[in-house]
Amino acid sequence: MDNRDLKQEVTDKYSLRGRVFNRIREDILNGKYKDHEELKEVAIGQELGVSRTPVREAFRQLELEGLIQIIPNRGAYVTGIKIKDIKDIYMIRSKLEGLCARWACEHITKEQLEEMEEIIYLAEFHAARGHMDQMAELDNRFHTILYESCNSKMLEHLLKDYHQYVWRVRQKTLSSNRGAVSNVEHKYIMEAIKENNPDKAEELANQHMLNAYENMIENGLLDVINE
Amino acid sequence: MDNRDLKQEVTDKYSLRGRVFNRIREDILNGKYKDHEELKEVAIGQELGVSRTPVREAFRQLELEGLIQIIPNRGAYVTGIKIKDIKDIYMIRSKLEGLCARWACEHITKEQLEEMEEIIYLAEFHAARGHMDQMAELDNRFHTILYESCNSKMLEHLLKDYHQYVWRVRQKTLSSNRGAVSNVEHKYIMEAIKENNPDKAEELANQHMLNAYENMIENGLLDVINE
DNA sequence: TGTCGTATGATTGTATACAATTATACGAGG
DNA sequence: CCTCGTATAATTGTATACAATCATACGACA
Repeated sequence: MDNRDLKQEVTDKYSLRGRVFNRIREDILNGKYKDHEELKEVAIGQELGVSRTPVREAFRQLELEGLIQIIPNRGAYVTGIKIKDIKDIYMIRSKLEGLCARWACEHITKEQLEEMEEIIYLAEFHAARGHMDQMAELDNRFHTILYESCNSKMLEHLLKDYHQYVWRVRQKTLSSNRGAVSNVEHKYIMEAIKENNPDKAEELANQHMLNAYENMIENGLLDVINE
Repeated sequence: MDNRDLKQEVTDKYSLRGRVFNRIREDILNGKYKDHEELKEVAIGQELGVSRTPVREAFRQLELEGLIQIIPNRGAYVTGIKIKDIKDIYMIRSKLEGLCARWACEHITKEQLEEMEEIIYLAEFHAARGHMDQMAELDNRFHTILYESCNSKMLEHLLKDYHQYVWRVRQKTLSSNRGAVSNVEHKYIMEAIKENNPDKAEELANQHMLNAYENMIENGLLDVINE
């Protein structure tokens, strides 16, 4: 049992607590709950048909995820995504994806490389036809493989967390014409890893994030986020 | 109420849940619970004189902190600190402390700078006399101020998390003769920030972490950690 | 003797009851 | 009219009861 992380995933789809957690998380990220809105245990519980216990446990986890803030004896309040946070995350990711790509040079497997190539190849196809949903999905898979190939559960999980966190924003981003450009950048990163060039891979992954952020700003990230 | 983070601190010292959380966290970090040891809700509850409910909520948070792993319907198992994790964290911190120092150049306040200078000055005093406890405390304060001066709640909290996480190891590290050297590095970082030189500040903070890690290895980190 | 199924106990998952705390409304006093 | 204190309601914190699940032991059967 060596699979462990600084922050453990809540993938428990079958327990009530896990379902409540995922549901509320989705609702917050999708904007169903507004910023600073109060979440009441009984109300949520009734809505989902469960008692307060699993709701409370889900709340405790959402608090650590930063999606809500719990004030003792007062209540749980939604913490919306702030533009500043998105910016910070992209800058942080820029450094960390670079590190990840660097480590991937040493540790990536043949299978992972092949899957990357397949993803990039497929993405070229879908990019040409404007299949946005597929592009988003492929972007997801590329980064996931990259994270898994760095041989660091720590870094892998951290990056997956951030990736998730900005998911809603990212979807909007990729609906611009950046999809194709982004895929080319993926290709260059993959090639740098393939030829075992850590400096180049790090630099490219670094820049990839900065470009993604720049593009987001240009395309009016402000429409999606409130503040 | 703009104080919010990706991962919220559990500072609730007065609720039972908070106390249980902090207690178990301490016990794990201090090695009271061995790696892979099973934590039983009733046993912990009885030991601390509380019922299962707060224990369970604390467990859920500890899981997200990565200190335990919860297998549904089975139990909670301690996840000890791995040497590989420490290494990864230091490499990640290297990049992020660099970013933090860079941002601090723009955002640090006069008060924070003055406090930094005071800390460094004090540390010189204690370093000369081998006051290890004070050195650890001052190191703590320096980094905390650095984190707070970067104007990013996201980055601040992330770094504080990691700082906490490797705290036990760090204490051992500073008991070597590195305390004085480390303080000189702090001084250079502070000066780079003061003269508003982001590139230099980033590079120095970067290297500061790498040095700290190197020193840890040389001084036999292996004695403290199991694996 | 070994394997499988079942029974039993232990442990976690969930629901509910009760206690503690906080917010709100309302009225007394100035 | 404003302020303060108290009563009441709403909400969270905790404890406990019950249900579901899992681990273990033991015995039937091949």
